[in-house]
Order: sequence, then structure tokens, then C-alpha cells
Amino acid sequence: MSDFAKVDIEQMRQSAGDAALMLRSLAHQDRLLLLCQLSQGELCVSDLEVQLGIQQPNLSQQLGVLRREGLVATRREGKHIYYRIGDERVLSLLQTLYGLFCQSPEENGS
Amino acid sequence: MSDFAKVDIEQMRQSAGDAALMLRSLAHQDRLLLLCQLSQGELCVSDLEVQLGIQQPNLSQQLGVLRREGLVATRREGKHIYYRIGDERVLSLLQTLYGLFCQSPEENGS
DNA sequence: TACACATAATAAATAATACTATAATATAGG
DNA sequence: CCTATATTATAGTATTATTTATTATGTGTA
Repeated sequence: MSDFAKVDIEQMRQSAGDAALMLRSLAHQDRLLLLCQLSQGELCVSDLEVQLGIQQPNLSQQLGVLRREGLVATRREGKHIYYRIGDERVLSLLQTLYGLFCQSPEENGS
Repeated sequence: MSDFAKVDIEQMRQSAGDAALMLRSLAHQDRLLLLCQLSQGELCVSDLEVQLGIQQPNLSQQLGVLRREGLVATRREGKHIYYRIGDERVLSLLQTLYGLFCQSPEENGS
């Protein structure tokens, strides 16, 4: 409830487009779970596959979405490919979402 | 980078589903703009129509999406229907998004 | 060769968009 | 009251795009 929209409408439109683009990548149960896991550290695909119980091609497809948007980055180590968060803004958003959806209402400081 | 996932995987799945649902409503340029406008105070449909330049039925359709998800609430005053933010979590998210997408990098405290 | 992962190529289902038309509600004028 | 008009919502629809799961195949590494 503070000082949004000191910017003009065209800039707002631009920013809203950018934000919507990122939100679209986040607005997916599995991808959100993936990012949560990765927010705690690097993991390779087979780790994620086990933890989330998603079939490999589907998993790879969702990781591809996140990769193309730059939300995750990768590193190869032998036969494994390790994923990590690749955009700091994702961490900010995850923090906010964690507060809103994963913490019990009592521990809210509002 | 703090203490995500103290919750078990099933709770995470549930929370991720809830969060994804809300994010889907936000992940849309026009709806995001609508919410930004409303974050500064009540507005009626025709106000929004002028400010955003969206045709009335389309606008009403997007408002309907937000209404069904409880993200906005309404109040009738004469012939006009005033919309306002109906879920505090939306304000939190807008704040975060504002910081990430609407402020210049220099004014970031990271 | 076999393992780990990515990509491709679908098919099926679902959703988004822009329209036009019409309905519902409220007020104003006669 | 009755009617007209303004504001908003809903319905119907055609078009297009997106998502999802699958199966198959490709690529890089050991």
C-alpha cells in the first residue's frame, strides 16, 4: 500500500509484461516445487526425479522451461547435470510465497 | 536463502498447488496492471477501462477471473461497481514484484 | 555398452482471446 | 409508474495457443 505507480503507464505495461512472463514460469505446481528444492542447493535431475516422482521426460521438459527463462542454471559433472537457481529474483519471490503459503498464519508478522 | 522446506513433501505439494493457483491469476499482463491500479485504491470498471484501454467485455472477463479467485472484491455504488483488492496476499506479492520489476537496479538493497 | 539427460514428435485436452449479442441492475426523466 | 439509458456482467462462439503425457530417439560421458 505504498508508492506503486510513480512510473507512467507505458513503463507499467512493460514491467507488467516482464513480471507476467516470469510469473507464468512459476505458476505451475511442479515447477514451483522444483524451484523450492533448488532454492536449498544444487540437485541433479535424477535427485529431483526421485524427490518429486515425475517421469524423466516430463521433468526435463519443465526444467527446460525454467532454463529457457533463465530461472535456473546448470553445471555438468560427469554424467550428471546439476541445476541451481539462476535468477535472484526467483529467490525473492519464493521467499514471499513461502511466507504466504507455507507458514502458519500465527507466525505472520502482519 | 533461508529456511524453506521444513515442511514435508506432501504439505509442500499442497502449498505449491495453492500458490500456483494464485500465480496463474497474476501471470497476465492486463490482470497485473489491474491489480496494480487497485492496489492504490478502489476504482470502478469504467475508470479501469479508460486507464488501461481494454474493451469492456474483455475487461469484465479479466475482472471475473480475479473475482472468482477472491483476489478482488466489489462494492456497488449507484450505477457503478467499485473494485478493490480482496486478498492481502496479493498486496505482498505486488510489493515484491514492484521491487523486482519496477524499481531501477540502483535502488535495490541487495 | 550403459547411464543420465535432452530433444523431438506427436496426440489429446485445455485454456486464452476477441467478438457480438444480450442480460441484469440502477438511476433519471417524463 | 413507465421508459430510456448508463454501467457492468454473462453467454455464446470461433480462433488460436498452450499444456500434458507419451514414445522414441539423440547426445555426452564413463
